[in-house]
Amino acid sequence: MYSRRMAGVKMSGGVEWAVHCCVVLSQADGPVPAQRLAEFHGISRTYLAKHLQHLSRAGLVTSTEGRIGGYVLTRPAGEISVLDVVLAIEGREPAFRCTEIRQNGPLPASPAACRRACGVARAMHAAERAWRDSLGAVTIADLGEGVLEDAGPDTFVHLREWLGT
Amino acid sequence: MYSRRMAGVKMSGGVEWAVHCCVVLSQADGPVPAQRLAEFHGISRTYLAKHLQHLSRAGLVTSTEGRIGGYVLTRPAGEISVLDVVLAIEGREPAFRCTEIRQNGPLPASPAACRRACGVARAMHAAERAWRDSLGAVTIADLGEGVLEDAGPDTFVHLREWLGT
DNA sequence: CTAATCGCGGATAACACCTATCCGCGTTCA
DNA sequence: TGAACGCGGATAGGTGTTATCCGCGATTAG
Repeated sequence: MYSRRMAGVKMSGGVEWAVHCCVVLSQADGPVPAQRLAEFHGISRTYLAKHLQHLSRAGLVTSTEGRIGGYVLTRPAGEISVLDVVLAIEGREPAFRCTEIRQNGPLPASPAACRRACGVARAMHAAERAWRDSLGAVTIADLGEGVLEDAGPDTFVHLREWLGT
Repeated sequence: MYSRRMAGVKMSGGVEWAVHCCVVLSQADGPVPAQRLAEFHGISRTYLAKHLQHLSRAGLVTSTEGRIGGYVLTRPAGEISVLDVVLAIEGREPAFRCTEIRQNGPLPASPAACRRACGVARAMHAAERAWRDSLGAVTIADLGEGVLEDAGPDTFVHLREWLGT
């Protein structure tokens, strides 16, 4: 079940789930349990719970335990970027890690030459910075507005009704 | 041996090897065999060979078989971007793949609303575009110049001497 | 008080991909 | 002919992703 074979190669599929959940949370009136979020998106409840725990540990959401518990955003949706969510799920480590192979072999780079990072690493890190800047410029609130544009102004009204069920 | 635990999480470690190899090839006078490239960088010969085959299939290098065979860049180093190498090794598929979970659950998005790509997907793809643009702006020739700045003007002279050995 | 609901963390397992090696094949050249 | 070389397939260990289940503690409705 739920064998969707999400991203496959590189980005964890849980990122997509987490971002969509944040959009839902931004439109909810109270705490929304993982059960409800999973049901709404038609995805695995147990696995989504793992990702929500990551969001909790990253400080993006607070969880209330007990009978009517669930998740609530800790900040206004306009102050939570897509990058925040991605980093919470995927981790904060850069995708590219330089192994300094320039220091290997018969003609290793001198320590003096290694004062600056390797040119390859500089290019990779600059690209990642551009990627992060782009994701950091989009907020959960922006995504919510996009949904309204695409699906109509009543969309979140219906969502709130269903959440209240 | 060679248990370097390269990138770890996301980007294939072979990318780093491949880019460095392209820089070396850009400074070589003739075909350079995989054996030589691996020895120069202090990395696994058999595994590097696999990555070089990817570069060959992507059209970035041509391989000459036989006794004095090896690899040669197909284009001037100024016309080969780091992005070209990354795509050749990692594949051309985007890191983020939208699974359209907005069409799931009790309140699925209407077909009309799905004429545009999902807002989450749009943000992710825009970020990847920024990443690719950044990598596409750096060429192998740029990296070669960077090496000269860091390691001195004689670096590639020594490299060519060693390759001629 | 009890039971149901809920988040949390650990254990577990299937699966895919990355890393790495080895082999046989065909090619080229001394 | 033999040595060096690229190519493709087979193989295998390691790691990360995906997914599920369990017990625990917390909270609240009845």
